Amino acid sequence: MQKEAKIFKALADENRLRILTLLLEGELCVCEIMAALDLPQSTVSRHLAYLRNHGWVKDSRRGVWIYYRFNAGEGELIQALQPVLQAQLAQSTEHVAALERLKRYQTNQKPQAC
Amino acid sequence: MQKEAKIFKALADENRLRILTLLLEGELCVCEIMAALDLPQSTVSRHLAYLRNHGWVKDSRRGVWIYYRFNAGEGELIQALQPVLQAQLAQSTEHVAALERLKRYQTNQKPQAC
DNA sequence: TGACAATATCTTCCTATGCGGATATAAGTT
DNA sequence: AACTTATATCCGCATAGGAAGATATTGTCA
Repeated sequence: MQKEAKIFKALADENRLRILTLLLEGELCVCEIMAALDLPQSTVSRHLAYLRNHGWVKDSRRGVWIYYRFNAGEGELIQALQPVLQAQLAQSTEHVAALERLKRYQTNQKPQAC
Repeated sequence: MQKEAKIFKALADENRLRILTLLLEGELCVCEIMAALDLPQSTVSRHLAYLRNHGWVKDSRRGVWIYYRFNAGEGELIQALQPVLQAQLAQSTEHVAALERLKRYQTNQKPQAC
């Protein structure tokens, strides 16, 4: 069960849970996540690498920006956990506040910025 | 999401996952878990304490023996995760082997032993 | 090419936690 | 009360991993 333990370990950190909950809504680039969660860049990047290495997210580069999205296709356990995360985390005050900050950030940026 | 992260953290260890998967089948005492998983007593006891402190299991003493069982009643997140664990872990070779060792242990013991 | 912006990685420090042997506690038995 | 069994907790050690500033990398544009 080593493999499964590692998948759960990815959820065993508050910041990673917050990031994942955001990505359940759709694709975001690193700087959007930074803004939404008010976290330093190195922290966000490290956690994203962790989530990627454990199968939770996928990234794709588009110019300077690297977009991350939930990796719904791969891994039975991850697939099974997705609706649980959706149901248990997406309603939290914390997540709503993050969405609010994200929205504000997106509207304050020039169109071509991330 | 601190609370949720802690609940997941309880699943982020292979030995705890193995213990929980066993307890999904029913109530067991510490020495049965030791036998089923071939783990030293201090390790089993420590992990059980961890699981109890994070809401995953409940214990009840019956004479010298302390029985542990899955805590299905408490906590929305735990309730939501239970079927996932059941589906994803209870079929593993590892768990089947543990059940086998448990059964052998139970039949080799005198009736009143745990 | 040089400058800048977005992101990744490195470095240092610090805390959490796993392990297993040893010891403590608690209940049962004689 | 002494002894045994079941379980919990302590201890010392080793390692994983989190934080955040500093630096490296990569792509864009002038």
